[in-house]
Amino acid sequence: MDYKLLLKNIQQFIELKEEEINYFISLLRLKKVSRKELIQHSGRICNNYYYVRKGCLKKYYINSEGKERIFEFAVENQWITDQKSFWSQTSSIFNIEVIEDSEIIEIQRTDIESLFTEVPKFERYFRLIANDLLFKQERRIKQNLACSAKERYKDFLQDYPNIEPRLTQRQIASYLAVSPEFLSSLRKNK
Amino acid sequence: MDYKLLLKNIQQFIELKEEEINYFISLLRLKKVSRKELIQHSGRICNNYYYVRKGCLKKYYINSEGKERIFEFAVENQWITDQKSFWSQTSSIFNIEVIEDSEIIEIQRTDIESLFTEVPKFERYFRLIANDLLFKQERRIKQNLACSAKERYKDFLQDYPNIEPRLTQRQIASYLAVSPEFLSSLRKNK
DNA sequence: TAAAGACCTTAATCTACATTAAGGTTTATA
DNA sequence: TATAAACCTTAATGTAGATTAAGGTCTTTA
Repeated sequence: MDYKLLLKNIQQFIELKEEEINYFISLLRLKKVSRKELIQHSGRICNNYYYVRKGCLKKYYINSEGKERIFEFAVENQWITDQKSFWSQTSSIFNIEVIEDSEIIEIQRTDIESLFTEVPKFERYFRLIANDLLFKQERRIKQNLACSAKERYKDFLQDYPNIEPRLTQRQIASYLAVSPEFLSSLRKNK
Repeated sequence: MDYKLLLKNIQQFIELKEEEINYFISLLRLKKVSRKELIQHSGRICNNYYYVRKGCLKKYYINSEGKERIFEFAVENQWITDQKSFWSQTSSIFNIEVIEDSEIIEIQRTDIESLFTEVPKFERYFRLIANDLLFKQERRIKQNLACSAKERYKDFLQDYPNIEPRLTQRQIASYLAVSPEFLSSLRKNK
């Protein structure tokens, strides 16, 4: 069953009836995407909320010096989108790119609005996952303000358990906003 | 009318009937608080969501070197709380302190749950303000990763228009995570 | 209204991290 | 399977911003 893990995730937060589940599933699209594919382009409106069923994605932007900065990763059982672009329908500053061949489930902005009208409980679910993201971001801002690169690296390992071997060092450095050379020396001294 | 501005804010997002308004107001408490008062102590659960009717607050924590780091300010017509502590009822890492004598409106965690049950539209309102905060934080993380202190200072001035004369330089430096000495030199060179 | 405390400024010195460069390894593709 | 392309490592040098210190101003409160 393609949507099993996602439904389990949702049902931790809200209770759903058979027909509500079916309606919800009718709005979803399962896609296979390959490494290096861009599923969201900066400059365009982000019209989809993506759930990762299998694989690994990165959301990043290009800073004023032309360098890639990774904002976040998404792995199995996580949602990802450009929140601002998606909800306020403005053009996005982020790219979302596939790191490993992946299977993603997408739901469109327009369908999410219908979903909220038809099954208002989903409004609660999306409030709760927005809250969850808020907590993570609150933590990340706090770390950026207070911690050295070494501590941020340790926190990254906690925040994304087991993701390290799936990423290159450059990607981790880009997430931490340090140079790959400096990350290399950090890792060496334990 | 004490709650006029707040109700106007809410009614930009959801439509309310007379009795819904009255029920909502019955859950609120208006408080006058004075400069230097701590309305939320780190280590305790944050049981209130605060709306600033008049005045100015700061939310901060103490880092591992014992230094204060300001996470955010709140001025007129803004909400503030420790999101994680409030929603997940865990102990807070933040203090919220009054910067100027202020008038705040508070709503308790337990009452917000009843509100969602009685008037589900409020679930939507709180999803929308959580989203709004997400956008701001997304922007802040991006700035912390990509920008120099000088650029972050400019962004701060945009993000909090007209707040500058209400704050000391130390407070702004603490928000930007730079030393007051360095902020002083930044300001001198335009 | 005087004294203490908090704040701001400037300048010298220090440090975490960036940049550049060069050589070695792994991964992708003709 | 050879060659390019991407990646990692180490080391030298450069820089944004921290720290320390000293003197000046504004604010609070006894």
